[in-house]
Amino acid sequence: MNPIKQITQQLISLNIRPSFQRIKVLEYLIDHQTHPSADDIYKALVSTIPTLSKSTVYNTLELFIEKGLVKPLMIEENEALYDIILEQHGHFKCTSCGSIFNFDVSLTLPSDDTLLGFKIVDQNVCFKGICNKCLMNT
Amino acid sequence: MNPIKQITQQLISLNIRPSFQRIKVLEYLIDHQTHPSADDIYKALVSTIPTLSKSTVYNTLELFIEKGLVKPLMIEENEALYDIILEQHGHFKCTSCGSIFNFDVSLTLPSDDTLLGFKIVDQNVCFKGICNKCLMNT
DNA sequence: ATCATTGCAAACACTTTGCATACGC
DNA sequence: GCGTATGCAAAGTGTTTGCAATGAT
Repeated sequence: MNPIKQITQQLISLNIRPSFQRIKVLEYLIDHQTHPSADDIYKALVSTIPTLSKSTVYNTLELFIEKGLVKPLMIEENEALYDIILEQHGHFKCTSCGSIFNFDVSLTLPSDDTLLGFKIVDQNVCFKGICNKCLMNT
Repeated sequence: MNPIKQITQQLISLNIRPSFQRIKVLEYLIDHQTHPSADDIYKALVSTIPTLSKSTVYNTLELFIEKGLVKPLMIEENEALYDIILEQHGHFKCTSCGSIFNFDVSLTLPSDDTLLGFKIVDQNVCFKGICNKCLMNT
């Protein structure tokens, strides 16, 4: 089964009609796990789909979020980034070069009892600092 | 020493000229540790300072961030919230009632070595879920 | 007098909405 | 054919910018 077929199947299994645009957006997210913005995705796909509109990208991302396929990240102050959902992981943003790294994260629950009885659905961890590459260039 | 004097001193000690607007914004942040948005602050202060403009609120917040007095939070998808810096803590946002709670957080560093040699300057932890109050109302 | 701060309005950028067209079953 | 998806344009919203007026030392 070729990748496109596979992606199509994945969409169908989630009750998402596998339109060409949706397949391409999902394919992009799978191939580029680099926390792209809506605009990154749009710019990358508009050469393949010249008639593509941003609304469609936003619509598609929204749909993927609803279906639990994608998670929006609020790392940048001004725009949303999107992450295809794999295992739980944290993000590290280098404030020098702007790169965003994934890392395994194990959180020990709060030592106080503030969250006693709360239902935790989603855990976001984002560190900021300087990556070793940038540290070495200074 | 009354609170206003105290706030004035705090600003001066950080090399921030204690203008009336700045004092009021800082006073608001100290009195309302509820992660307000720029607009919340503006709306709350404009009755006391009728000529206040949003630019000033944004300017002031930006200045406070530079001076390490305030930290912007990207919890909401559309707007920035601001937190006066106390000790390190995580945030829990209830997706049902919208409340944001603080909690103590102890992070054990990543089990893999992705961040080996990185300089971590800032750690953000934000959980989402349902708070116990909302859980009980269902 | 000089320099910083303020406030207004306009500009910006990301995102959402309304609606007509086109597509797929 | 009918309901959904798409795409364009316009509107919306939070934030930033330019610049003149004001304020402080």
